[in-house]
Amino acid sequence: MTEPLAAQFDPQAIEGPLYRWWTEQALFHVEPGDPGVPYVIQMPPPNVTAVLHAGHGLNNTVQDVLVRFERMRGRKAVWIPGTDHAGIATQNVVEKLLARQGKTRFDVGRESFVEHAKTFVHETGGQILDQLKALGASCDWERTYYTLSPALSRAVREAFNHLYEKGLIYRGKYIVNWCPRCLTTLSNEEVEKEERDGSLWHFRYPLADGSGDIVVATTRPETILGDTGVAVHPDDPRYRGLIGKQVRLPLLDRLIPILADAAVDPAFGSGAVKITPAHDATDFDIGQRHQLPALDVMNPDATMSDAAPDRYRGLDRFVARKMVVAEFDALGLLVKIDKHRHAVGQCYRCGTIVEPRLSDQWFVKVKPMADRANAAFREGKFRLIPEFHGDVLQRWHENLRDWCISRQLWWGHRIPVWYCGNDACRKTIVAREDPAACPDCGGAITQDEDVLDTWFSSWLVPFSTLGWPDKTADLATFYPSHTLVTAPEILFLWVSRMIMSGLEFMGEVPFHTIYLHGTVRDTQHRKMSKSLGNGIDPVEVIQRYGADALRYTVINGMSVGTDLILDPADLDTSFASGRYFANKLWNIGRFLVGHLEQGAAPLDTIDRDRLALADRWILSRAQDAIDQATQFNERFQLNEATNAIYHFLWSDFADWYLEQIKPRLYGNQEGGDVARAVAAHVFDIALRLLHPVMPFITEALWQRLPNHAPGASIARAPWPVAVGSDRDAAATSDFAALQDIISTIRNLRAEHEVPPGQTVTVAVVNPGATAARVLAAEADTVGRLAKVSALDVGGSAPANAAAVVLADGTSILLPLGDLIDVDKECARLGAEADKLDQLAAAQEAKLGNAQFVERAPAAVVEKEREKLATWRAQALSLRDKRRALGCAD
RNA sequence: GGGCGAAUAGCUCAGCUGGUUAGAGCGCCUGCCUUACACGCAGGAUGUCGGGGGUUCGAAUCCCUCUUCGCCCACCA
Repeated sequence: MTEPLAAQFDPQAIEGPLYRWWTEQALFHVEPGDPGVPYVIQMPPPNVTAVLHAGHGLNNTVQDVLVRFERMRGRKAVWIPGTDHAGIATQNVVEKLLARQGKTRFDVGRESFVEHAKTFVHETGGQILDQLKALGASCDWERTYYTLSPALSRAVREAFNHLYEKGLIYRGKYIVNWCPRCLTTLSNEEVEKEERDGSLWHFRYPLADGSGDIVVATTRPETILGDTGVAVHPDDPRYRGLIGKQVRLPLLDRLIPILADAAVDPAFGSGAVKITPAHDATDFDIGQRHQLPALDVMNPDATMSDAAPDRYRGLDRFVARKMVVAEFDALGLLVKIDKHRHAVGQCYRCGTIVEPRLSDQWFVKVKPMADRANAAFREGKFRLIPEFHGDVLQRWHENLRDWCISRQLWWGHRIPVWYCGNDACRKTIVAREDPAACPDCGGAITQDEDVLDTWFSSWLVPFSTLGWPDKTADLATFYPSHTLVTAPEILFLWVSRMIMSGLEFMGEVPFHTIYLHGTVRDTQHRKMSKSLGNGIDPVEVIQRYGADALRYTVINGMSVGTDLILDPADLDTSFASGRYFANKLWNIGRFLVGHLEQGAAPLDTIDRDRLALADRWILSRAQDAIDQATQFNERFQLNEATNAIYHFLWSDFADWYLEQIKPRLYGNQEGGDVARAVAAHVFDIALRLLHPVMPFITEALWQRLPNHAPGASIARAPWPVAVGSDRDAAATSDFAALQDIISTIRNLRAEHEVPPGQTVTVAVVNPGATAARVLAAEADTVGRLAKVSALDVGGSAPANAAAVVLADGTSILLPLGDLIDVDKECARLGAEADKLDQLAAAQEAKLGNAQFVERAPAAVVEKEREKLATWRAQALSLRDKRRALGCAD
């Protein structure tokens, strides 16, 4: 693990070996009996057939950062991975494969189809988990689960039986969402609504007695073939006289009643609604209330069924729609067509327009569970980040409708229900173990053909993955979990249901913090998708730039509640921040490791009196970085935490500290041992702070640092804790003064175009106490970092000098002799003085306001007074400098 | 039709419970291949904080309103 560091950072070379090493050490595996307070994250299981996309990259990076952070903090941290058998999605994939051979699933039959699917999943499934390893995901792979495994299937059965026994699962005939392509029902949550421009057709239905007609409006004319009534509002004066009469349904010559129902909105359309109980949920309800027959006029694939007139049979619903309109038109019964924008439901898997369909399905009664979920929320048992999502979830639970859990698929958990074939018995058997025969009459039984909704297994994940329904040590230790990291898209589909199942089966909410992150989008803020071709392949990014660069970019670019914007057409730029930082870190490490070859004494063996100003300063800054990183991580502001470490490492440590200590390192001068000790100590802190975000580079570099146990991994190194005695306010302000002076000289040099290689002399006139002290101690640093050959402190002002006046009155003068561009310097000084005058004037107005002086806190007023005095003094001093140069007014 | 979120430099975003000369990274301009790093170093420019009201001594920050984007929900057929 400790070959020499490559001159060029090569992520490919380090990542694979390091990940293998981690897993060999079983660093990410925990047992219930391990020490520490548990910290558990359940990974949202990706579909078993999925390949890693940018969304997974973001989601799993966040989880890995959190679990690595808590692991370093000494928690018994475990991240449980798994895959979802993904009923519809997987079945669709396998059907497509069959289609290539010109076959449908019906050609091969159920058993063979399931075998096909199993083989497919076995051979190609789960590759996404390997891709997560490339990302650096520190999952406990020994706990990897699969929602269709025997263990989790047992949990599914137990849950079904439990709910059935409690009366929370029932079978009934209702209008459900039907996907005519997938040939299955969908839950309400699996239907995606999209606003579309459509038409609202108005048709005239003649009254049966010939006394007139009534106009109805519909967006789906083909359903007219299934009409069994017309409804109006009971108080609608236009139609009061028609209630109870009959109309003769055109095209079919069917007599159907006009009835009154309060569900009708008199203001919409014509105020009269055609009622098709078999093809619309509202119509079904109205039909139930008025005992209307339900006439199903469609086949499962949404072609018109035998219940429709001969000429319609077998026609696609949209072809039939056109034909109905045309026929009404031909009869002179098409009144008008209004433009109408309305929401159309689509299958979340294939996008096909969903057809409301009447059928027998299994449902879960969710109201009692939803109520409990909301009660738990009100009691503060769980929270959502960002917070507003909590209200969204609560409102959702208030309006939740029953959950249709049966699917007309072959891929999934078969519904554990059997029906007795004996006509005299007809018993429905719900069982945990497959029964051989009817327990009542011994007759032959057949199992329900349907399978369960995929989410009926994934909603159990927080405990089914830990051995439930058995009372295992895992379950006792690792339930409930802690943080759930996911996208808002599956808040209703998954998160809500896990809360309900956790309360129902375990009596406890399954996690206490739900962190909802944003979505990865392209530069046009469009969601990345296959169809748009605007996706980013994380595997490709890892191969090109390394997992650390990807992770850093993702964490850095995403803040709580915002989306991550990346340009799929320009990966170089999109991942620049991560690439650059990884490279910088590598080079810092390379430089330092080279100088630490001779070892470094542990900091606590160094006599504190020997610490230089820079040493004390960087140690103090390290404590700030520890505080910031820790606090931001705790608040899930991962980007802020990362930003704090970035700034500390790059600006403070590399740009200033390493530059300051170079003479001590290079020359092996007096204090070299101190510099090495401090540098090693501080770099170790920085690496540990950064490890959760950039696990590979930090490990590679940390392995080369002295003073940690051989064979140890940074992944298990303790998270840094701020040390009060390393805080040094005096060093902080002194070093800030030093930086100010150096920056000022550099600025003056640049302004006056002093060649970079040329050294200069600098006079410091009227130095403040801090400036004097710092310059006495760090003249050499100023000399090196600002290329100053002679520094005259406390003398008189040289002639022909460019000048800056610091806030404490210290004047920095850069004598330029004949080279000075007097006009330029006069202009510069003048502009500077004018700016200060403006500030001072505004400040005077503020302080002249009696209200302000009276009402603002004394400390604020005092602070403002000091500012005014400073600006005035600076301006005055600058004007002196102008006079000395002989500037014109 | 309801509800929610966002609007701050060219871009992506920080600015928590009101008091900073409004910040960062990228991009841009100038100069440097200074033996860790040109994926670098040093210096620099850039914003009436979406518009309009209000509260306050004081608002990017709190309230109202408008505008524009985005998201979620919805059995007006």
